[in-house]
This record gives sequence, C-alpha cells and structure tokens, in this order.
Amino acid sequence: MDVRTLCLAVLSGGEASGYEIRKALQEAPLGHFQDAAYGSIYPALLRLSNEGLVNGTALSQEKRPDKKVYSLTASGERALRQALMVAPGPDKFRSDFLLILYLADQLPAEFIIDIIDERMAEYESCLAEMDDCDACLEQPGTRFVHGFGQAWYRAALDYLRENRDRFAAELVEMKRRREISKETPSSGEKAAPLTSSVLIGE
Amino acid sequence: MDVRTLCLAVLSGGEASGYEIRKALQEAPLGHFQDAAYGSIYPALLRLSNEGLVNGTALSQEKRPDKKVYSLTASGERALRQALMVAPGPDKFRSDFLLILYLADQLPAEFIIDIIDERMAEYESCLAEMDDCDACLEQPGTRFVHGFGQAWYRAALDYLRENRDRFAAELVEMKRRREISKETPSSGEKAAPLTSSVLIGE
DNA sequence: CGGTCATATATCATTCAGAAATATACTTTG
DNA sequence: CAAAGTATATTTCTGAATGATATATGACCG
Repeated sequence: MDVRTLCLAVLSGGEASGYEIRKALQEAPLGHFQDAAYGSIYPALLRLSNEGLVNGTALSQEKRPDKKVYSLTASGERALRQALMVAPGPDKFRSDFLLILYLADQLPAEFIIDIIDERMAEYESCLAEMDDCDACLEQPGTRFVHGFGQAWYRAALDYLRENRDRFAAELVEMKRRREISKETPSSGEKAAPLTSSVLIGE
Repeated sequence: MDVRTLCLAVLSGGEASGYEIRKALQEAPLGHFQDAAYGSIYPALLRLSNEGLVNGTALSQEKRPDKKVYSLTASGERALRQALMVAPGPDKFRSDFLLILYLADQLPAEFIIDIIDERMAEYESCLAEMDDCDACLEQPGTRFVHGFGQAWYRAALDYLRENRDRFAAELVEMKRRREISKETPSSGEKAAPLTSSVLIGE
C-alpha cells in the first residue's frame, strides 16, 4: 500500500501529526505489517492536504516543538475506502535471516547457531509484548489481525526451537564430510568406501 | 539484502543469466523470502562484472534470444561470504491483506469474507506446491528454510480457518449495533436531543 | 495470420528507504 | 553540574528499488 493510503489509514483512527503517524506505523499492531519513513510521510501529507483529503492545523506546543496535526476530511474517508476496497495483492516478505540459513553450508556453523538463537530471543520478546497489548483487542479487526500475528510468531518460534539442534548437527556433519573428501580427493563423489578414512578422521 | 548480494547468492548455486536469476528469485524456495526486479538485476550484474565479482559470457542461442551467462569469481565468492556474515536485520513483512482486515469495520462484511476465502485458497495451493518441491530437500540449509516456510503458511492457514466464522459474526453484529445506534441516537455519545430531526430525515 | 506466451535484455519515471540536519526540552550518567 | 543521551517534531537529500514499457525472437494456437 502506498504511503498516502497508509497515512489516511492511520488518520481514520483520529487526528495525528507526521511524527505520530510514523510512530503508529512502527508500534503494534500496524507496525507488524506496514511501515513508512519520514521521508515518505511528510511529502505524502503535503500532497494529501493540497488535494483536500486531509486538513492540517499548525499546533504550537509548550515544552515540545510545534507540530502540524492532520485529520481526515469526508473526501479523504472516501478515498481511503476506495483504496481498501480492491482485492489485496500478495504479501511481501523479505528475510535476510532466511537467506543466510539458505546458504548456511557456505558459512561457519557457530555463526548460524548464533543468529538462530538471537532470532528465537527476538520472537520470544515480541510474543511477550503482544500478550499485553490491550489496544489490540478492542475491535474485531484489530483483534483478528493481532491473533494472526501471534499465531505467526508462535509458529516461527516453535519451528526454530524444534529444528535448531538437528540443523546444527547436519551442518557439522556436512562440514566434516567435506573436509574428509578434501583430504582424500581420490574417494570423491561416487560410491566411495569412506569407512576407514572416517575412522581415521575420528 | 541488496540486489547485488542477491545476484551473488543465486550465482553461488551455478552460472545463470539475468533472466534466470530473476526466475530463481520468484520460484520456491528463494522466492518466498527474497525478490528483485529486472530493473535492478541487470544494472547490478553490469556493476558486479566491472568490479570483477562475476564473469559474464555472451552466449548466442538458436531458437532463443542470445543471453549473457554470469558466474561467480573467487573474489565474488569472498564478497558473498562477507555480506552474509553479518547479523541479519529484522525481517520485513508488508501485508495489504492485514491492513484491510485491520480496518474491516469500515468496509462491507461480504468483501472481508471474500478476501479471507481467497487468501485461504492461495495458502492451500502454496502449501500443496511446497509439498512436492524436491530441490528444497537436498541440503540442510534449503531443507531448514523450506520447513520454516511450510510451518509459517500452515499456521496462517490454520488461523484463518479457525477464526473466519467468528470474525464474520463479529463484523455483522457490529454493523447491526451501529445501525441501531443510528436509529436511536438518544443512546449515542452525549444524549443529544436530535431525535425529531433524525426521524424527519428518515 | 494475428494473438499470446516464454525467453532475453535494456531503460526510465516514480517511489521509497534511510540518513542526516535542525531545533527544543527533559532525563540520565559520570 | 556538565555532558550525553532520549523523546518530540519537521525537513531535505541521496541512492536504491519497483514497476512499467520498449525491443527482439521464436513457439504455439485457433
């Protein structure tokens, strides 16, 4: 979804400044499946304001920098509904973590184990945070999306927990075999009687 | 991960043209968690070639347009390892689907049910495809990542299946309540005595 | 024989992410 | 107590990426 629609979506929950929109797009629950940078949000708000989809009001605050608070207009509400009423394209998922695991056999096994353990810790703290997000349970939509996120993280964490050790063992085993075939290149790929050399290796 | 590293990653599995790299980045298993467009891949390959990280060879084919096949150089292999050996940042997940569900109470309930049913069908066919992806099971890394993806889609599908009906009921119920509070605004926000004009309006 | 599909590369406008610059005020830390 | 860091708030810029389009070839299909 483009940043303009994202701004409208946040503003449909009440007026907000660019800074507050950015925060909403980073915190639960919206932050789990949408994002936008300042560099996109502020220009988007200017354009939306010019097009009459939002109203901007400069608000001078004490003890804080001044801010511009935006709110949806009737035409903005219509534009939002129109943008949401199209069949959504496929989700976009990008994971450097999985790319590394995919090529794990080219990297040190200890490094792989480290990043798996780190990722498990992140998932755990993320799940803990989601457990006490009261705002997520207020409406049917927020509740449904929140539950979806929990199911998702839970599944990822469980998978890592259940497969970590086996994967580590496979990597070490693969590395061991590759070193052996380097030491005795004659017994390469095909039906090599490796038994004796394996025993020597140990 | 930037497109240059992505190209190196695909080439570490064997030589390929830009077109073939793009295909690899769309098919299972890489396609599930990485992507790149032609507009990024071809310039990336040119630059990698200039920097000596890949070797490009023009290959004239019969019955097909000519293509340039690239392969990793020793220095390219080193650059790939170096790029992969840093702790991966958080995964990036973008879902217009979840944004729509998040704001479901502003949209027609039938539309919401439709896109949930569509999404379940997509997850099902995706899981079916993954079940017979033999290439995914060859090495520890590919196997692990493949299993991760299966667990993920499985969890998403199960969640949608188990919560679809309840969610639909909640949406209908909410819409019903809102219509009632429209009809009898006396029970509204601030006990405003609008009753007569509203009744006239209807 | 036109239409569409798969292979194959190149290019370009628009969009976006990420970072840095600027400003104010409170909090933490040595 | 001063320095450093954190939170609020906006603006601006660069490099990278997306998505679409253009070009070319041959296959397959009705």
